[in-house]
Amino acid sequence: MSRNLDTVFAALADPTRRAILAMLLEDDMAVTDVAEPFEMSLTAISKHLGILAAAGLIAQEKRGRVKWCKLEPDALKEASVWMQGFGQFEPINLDAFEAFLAQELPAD
Amino acid sequence: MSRNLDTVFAALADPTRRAILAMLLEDDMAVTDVAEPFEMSLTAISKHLGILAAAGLIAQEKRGRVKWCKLEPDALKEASVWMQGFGQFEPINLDAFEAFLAQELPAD
DNA sequence: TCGATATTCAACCGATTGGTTGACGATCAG
DNA sequence: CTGATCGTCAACCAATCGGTTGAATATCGA
Repeated sequence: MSRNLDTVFAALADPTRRAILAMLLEDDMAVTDVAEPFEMSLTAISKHLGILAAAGLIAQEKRGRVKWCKLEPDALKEASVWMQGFGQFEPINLDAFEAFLAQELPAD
Repeated sequence: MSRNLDTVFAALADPTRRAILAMLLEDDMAVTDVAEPFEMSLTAISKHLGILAAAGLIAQEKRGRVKWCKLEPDALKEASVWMQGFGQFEPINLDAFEAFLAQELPAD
């Protein structure tokens, strides 16, 4: 369980992976479509998706030759609970979150 | 700023560093005292503290020959806001947090 | 059946990580 | 001054990470 915190935080530590999560927040996507905005090989994105899946942050379901990726937000809950203990954070600020999303989306 | 999320999440990905944060939650400590419960060299702990400080998660102040470490919970706020966007998490569950702390504290 | 598309596998690469040891510079106590 | 304590520095090590390329597998469309 605390081993899982390792993998969740490590997965979140990479900006490409956070950008992928932000993309999946809007819609489920196939691997190829996830890879499209990045200047990086499909193999690299496939590995990133594998890391996110291993951390439980996304689920991957293969239908035909297409593997669909969808967000699995429950894995973040554990990490979020852990973090909340370190301060009385203000109530969720969705504007700030939107600003982060805008920053995080890969430059085109 | 998004560079900072990299370092914050990377810092949190290591169980030793999370245990250190949990210890500092209870009290400010000197480097040697932080290192005491771990089966690891003082140098290694000093490096971990440097990583936590670089991520802004702790502050270090040298008084005499003793370097005091204290929690700097503001750095977590940014990461926490980012995470909150990925789900409607339940209100802060302090019992669950206490359980995590118990798990995370280094075995004696 | 054949060719295109979707995805992974295997091997490799340089950079980073988490740890060690030994020597070193400060600072405090007597 | 001397010796012990606090902490970092420098060099090294094996393992992991983030990326590449080329080949392989599987499925779809015509």
